[in-house]
Amino acid sequence: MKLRNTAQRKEILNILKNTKTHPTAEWIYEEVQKIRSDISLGTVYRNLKVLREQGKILELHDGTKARYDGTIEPHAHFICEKCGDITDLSISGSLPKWVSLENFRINSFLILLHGQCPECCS
Amino acid sequence: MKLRNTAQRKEILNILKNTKTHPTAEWIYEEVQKIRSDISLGTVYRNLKVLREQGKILELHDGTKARYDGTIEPHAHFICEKCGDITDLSISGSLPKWVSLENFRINSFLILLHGQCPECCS
DNA sequence: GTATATGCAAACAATTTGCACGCCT
DNA sequence: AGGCGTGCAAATTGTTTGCATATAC
Repeated sequence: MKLRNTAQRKEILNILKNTKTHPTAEWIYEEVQKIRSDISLGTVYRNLKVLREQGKILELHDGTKARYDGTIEPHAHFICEKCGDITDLSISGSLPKWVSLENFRINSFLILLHGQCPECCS
Repeated sequence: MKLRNTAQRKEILNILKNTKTHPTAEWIYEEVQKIRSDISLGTVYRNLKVLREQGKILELHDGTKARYDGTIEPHAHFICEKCGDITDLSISGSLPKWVSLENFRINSFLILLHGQCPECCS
């Protein structure tokens, strides 16, 4: 299976690489539409799946809908329970060492923190 | 809003506290049915929501369907990409210190590791 | 030229909700 | 008695898929 590099796929990746938000498929769809008004939502979903399988993006599940992340360097996510914003947090050190991991092979990890962000803490 | 302690609610919590698996709503529904054959799936969902809001259980999202966890002590989850099993992993130390967290108020956190479990590593 | 990708709409799966009745407290 | 909880089924939401056509390579 040889993958192609279509305009739609390039645009979706481009959008994800150029935002710090963690958008939903729907939001990405609307963004691509601004440039290619004929794109379909199905195509967005199909490409997000391909890009995820290629390891070029991450998929976060928290609540009902999936969110996508163009940053693949190891980091954690802070999800504000009040405003819903997702903030990237850097991780000190490389891979987590605080878990007992004998015989497990880790391929990827996902860290989600819930609480209130600085803006909503007041 | 004064919450009641119905047989259905008690049974759902009881089931979650007595399994180490991380069941789906559907599985819990089938379990409760063995005792109360008249329970409805909607009631299971409604009670899972209440129990989560009370902080008595955790909800994990990974992929399409939600999974529930009766263990609320801080721990991480290992999700095997091959067999799908979820294993609890103990965390050394209390709250993670490897994230930069100035001005964020953490209420809860979720750590999901993906890879292959010992059985599937062979 | 040919296999992958697309648009569209219908299908699907998980979860939520409206309603009338039931049952704790 | 009053209000939270329930069963049931329909509605909603997010995502996937089938099919005919388009397009990258």
